[in-house]
Amino acid sequence: MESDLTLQRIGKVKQLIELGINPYPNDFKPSCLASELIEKYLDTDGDELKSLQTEFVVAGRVISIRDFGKSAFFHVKDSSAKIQCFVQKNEIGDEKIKFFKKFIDIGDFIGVTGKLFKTKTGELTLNTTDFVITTKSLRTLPEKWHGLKDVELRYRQRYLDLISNDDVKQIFLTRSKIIKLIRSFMDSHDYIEVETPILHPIAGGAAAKPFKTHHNALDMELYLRIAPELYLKRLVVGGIEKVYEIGRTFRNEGISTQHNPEFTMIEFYQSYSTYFDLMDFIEKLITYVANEVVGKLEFEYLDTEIDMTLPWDRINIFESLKQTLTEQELNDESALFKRADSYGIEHNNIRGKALLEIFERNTGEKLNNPTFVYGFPLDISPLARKNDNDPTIADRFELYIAGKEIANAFSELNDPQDQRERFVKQIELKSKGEEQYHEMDEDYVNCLEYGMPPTAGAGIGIDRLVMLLTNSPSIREVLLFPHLRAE
RNA sequence: GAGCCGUUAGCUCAGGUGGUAGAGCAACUGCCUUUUAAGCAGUGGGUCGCAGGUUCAAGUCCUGCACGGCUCACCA
Repeated sequence: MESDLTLQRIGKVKQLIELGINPYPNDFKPSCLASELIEKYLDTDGDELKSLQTEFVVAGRVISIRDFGKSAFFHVKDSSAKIQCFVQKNEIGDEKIKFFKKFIDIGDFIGVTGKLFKTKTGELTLNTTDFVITTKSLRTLPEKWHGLKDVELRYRQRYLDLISNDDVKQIFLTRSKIIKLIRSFMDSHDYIEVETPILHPIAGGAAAKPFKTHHNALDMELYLRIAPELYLKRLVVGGIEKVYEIGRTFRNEGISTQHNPEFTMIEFYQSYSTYFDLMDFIEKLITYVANEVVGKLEFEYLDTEIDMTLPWDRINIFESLKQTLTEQELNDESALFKRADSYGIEHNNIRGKALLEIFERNTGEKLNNPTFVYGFPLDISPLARKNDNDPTIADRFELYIAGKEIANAFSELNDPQDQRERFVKQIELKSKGEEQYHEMDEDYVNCLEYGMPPTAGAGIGIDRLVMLLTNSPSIREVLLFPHLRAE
């Protein structure tokens, strides 16, 4: 569907071609970025600029025009910044100024050659000596003052969002920076970065519903991975004792401000470490990233003050539950389930599930400052090592910040016989109708039988970390193309 | 999956109790050589998300559907 505005511009393209001007040339080269000019000359005074006499060539998109008949001001925006340009008849001649007024629209990409000067109001400006259309635009940009506000349009046409909302672009630059910082932190701690399969024959490593797909040539059901965990631990068995992967993971579950069907996480594994070692490591990693990105460890997220100053709190789930639950509820399952029912919690008669959910509601979602929560029930931690002192507990923790789960980590279960039993228990859950269970992975058990050195591993939700560090209320604000229904 | 709210010009938004749709920006035609949400004068632009219904008459009231947002539930 083409609006009148688009038809007008298609007409201009036609006229340009008739004039022998290519509206889409491919050979234009700017000499500098707008930001370079601003950095170098912003503080240079007008007289000095006049004597400079250097011609600069910038290239970018015209984002505003103020037309004065025999002259005009316009702003050109490139990847780095925007700079004001000035065209006047006296400088470029009658024909060119008429051409400018007739053919240059807001939204067009142009290349501008000119000399720098300062306007009356002191703005650094390029006095155009020549210009060329580098890409003719056919559609009008969103409104210059209010920008693009419609949330649906912002997500579906993210390119327009990026053009008109600088703060949106900033979020994605920060996201990129965060991932770079994490990578360099891992690399500097001698971790090896790897890429493991995304197409899995068994969707393992987490309890989540997978996306199914099909390989035609092999006539084989495959799943998009719900976690890289089991492959990474195979690599630990293979002798890569410090390993990490940053990548996309897919879960076929609900969509919300905290959940997208595909999301990015880092998982890492380190031999000869315990889950307590990983608390120290994650504290260092996240405060390093926060310091680099936010510049400080105390900042606001939405309406709450977050204090990341070390050391972070560490609380034991059972110690905490003692304040909520009675002695009987903690020890007797039927009493516990009764209590969970009163909260309306779905627990499927799984003790750990009921306990964790009660903890989550009473304590977890109120943890604003970074807090390590440990002492997880064993029955909901089938890949984590059994605690040496209490066989109902796993050596596992989660990190909560701003009430959200940011990381999940544990000392890895490396006893193959125990692992097999845990998988069997998970399958029993499945047969009881529980939707969240881990699939049996014979090959993984087989792998453990060769021996995995004592190891601890963790996963960190990068999208949520980015939300936190960019003060974003929704995961969609930190994903370039969040999942939406087809139009 | 449930509840609440929203969808009007390319964009941002107005449109009491029903009476054939408005503004600003953008666009077009003029004027204007230091503006910056430039200014002045004029012009064009709409299947009011879609489909039904009530009514003499629906952007407005009712029903269904689509899409989006928020909250809740499940999850990270």
